Amino acid sequence: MTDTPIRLLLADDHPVVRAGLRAVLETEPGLVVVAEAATAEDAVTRAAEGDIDVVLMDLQFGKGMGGADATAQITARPGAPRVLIVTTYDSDADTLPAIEAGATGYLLKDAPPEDLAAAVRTAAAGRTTLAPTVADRLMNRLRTPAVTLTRRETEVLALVAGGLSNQAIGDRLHLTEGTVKSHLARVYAKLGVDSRTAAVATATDLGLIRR
Amino acid sequence: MTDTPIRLLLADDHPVVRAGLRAVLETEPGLVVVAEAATAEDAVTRAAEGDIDVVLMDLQFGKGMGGADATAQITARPGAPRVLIVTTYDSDADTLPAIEAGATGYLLKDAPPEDLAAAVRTAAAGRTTLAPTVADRLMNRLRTPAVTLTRRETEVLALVAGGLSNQAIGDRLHLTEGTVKSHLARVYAKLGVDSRTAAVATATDLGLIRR
DNA sequence: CGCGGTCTCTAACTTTCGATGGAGGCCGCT
DNA sequence: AGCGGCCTCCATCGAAAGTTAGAGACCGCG
Repeated sequence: MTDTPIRLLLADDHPVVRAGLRAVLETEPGLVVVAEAATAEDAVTRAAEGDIDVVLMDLQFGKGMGGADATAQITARPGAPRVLIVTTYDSDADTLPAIEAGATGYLLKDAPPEDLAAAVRTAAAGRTTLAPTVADRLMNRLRTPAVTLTRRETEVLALVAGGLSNQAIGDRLHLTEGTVKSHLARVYAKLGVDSRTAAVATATDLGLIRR
Repeated sequence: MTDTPIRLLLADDHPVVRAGLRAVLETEPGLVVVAEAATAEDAVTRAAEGDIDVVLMDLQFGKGMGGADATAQITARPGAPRVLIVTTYDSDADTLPAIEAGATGYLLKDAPPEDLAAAVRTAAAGRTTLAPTVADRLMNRLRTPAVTLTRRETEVLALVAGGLSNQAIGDRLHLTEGTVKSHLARVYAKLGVDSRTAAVATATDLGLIRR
């Protein structure tokens, strides 16, 4: 049963992390790192070549596409490799898009090497591994009815967090100030707050917007 | 001159990163990794044993002490090793405390391996290496006179960031609403903004308040 | 001891926000 | 076709926030 090894692609913009993953995974029998990618774009093109079983994907890349978009593009093709997210953060803003994009698993970089290898094998078999904190988060999502903001609401709130006035937001988004207010009023209701600064604070806590 | 190797301690809470640093640095002649630490506390005690030349220190540890505090404790002793910061972020809130704490250098994890090795050698010789973005940041600091907030101003601004109203801040701090407003007015002037949300945004960028 | 900076407070005034209660159009799903 | 989200817009009104222009008290430094 140990005939065909699992072929891996490492996608991370940090050379040190790639070297670490390589060092950790290549000591494992049955795992072979066949390629590395320093950008999300590279990962997409490399994964398309068809000789990869599992992609270990970071979410944050310094420039260009993010890991979530890359994951979506990779998993969109038929016969695509599995994508295992290996990242530093686990906020809602990170995990949910990645899972929606079709990731087969989600690990944190502080995971011990043996967990990593086990997750790779699980992913290769098409099953899911989630870091405990991520699993907790998902359970909470299901338990407490999701506080989800619409695209427009998130967009407006992000600009509020950037310090813009309602009028400035309206100009930026080609809306009237009144429309901006309506969006914000619904955001406040959803978040249970009554001011823009409070909305930014709790939305940041919930990981609904980027810091 | 290649007789005594440079002895290294790797301090990072991610096993993968430690493995990566080890892999990258041990291929370099004259460098030996003699110890690893998964927490800042461990790093401090291990560095005290006296057989270390350079500590590669992360700033973010999952739990407990941070890398900046650990750096301060390590460099405080006589005959202390050099501390080279190797981290992911380069905001003012990270770099400045670390440098104040006595770090000999500051690199980002996306640095290429050869830069890393070079920085270790430079650090061992007691000289400084800074990542370009960090150097830029320091130059800007010197060029634009420091935007420093007084204790009270920071205190008020932090509560604003928490989403409180001026009245609520006044109650919390035993001030009148008017006093809160005058503190904020001075904060706005210093930061060059004209609203509370903008103040929170730029103060967060500048690392003047915690997220 | 005077000077400068910080902290506190005041009062009146303008602008921006937020609440309220609609309303119409578009789109996807059934 | 009908229904439910989502997005857009409107007007009004009271409540915050921000502006301006002061002033007194404390404290450390030279």
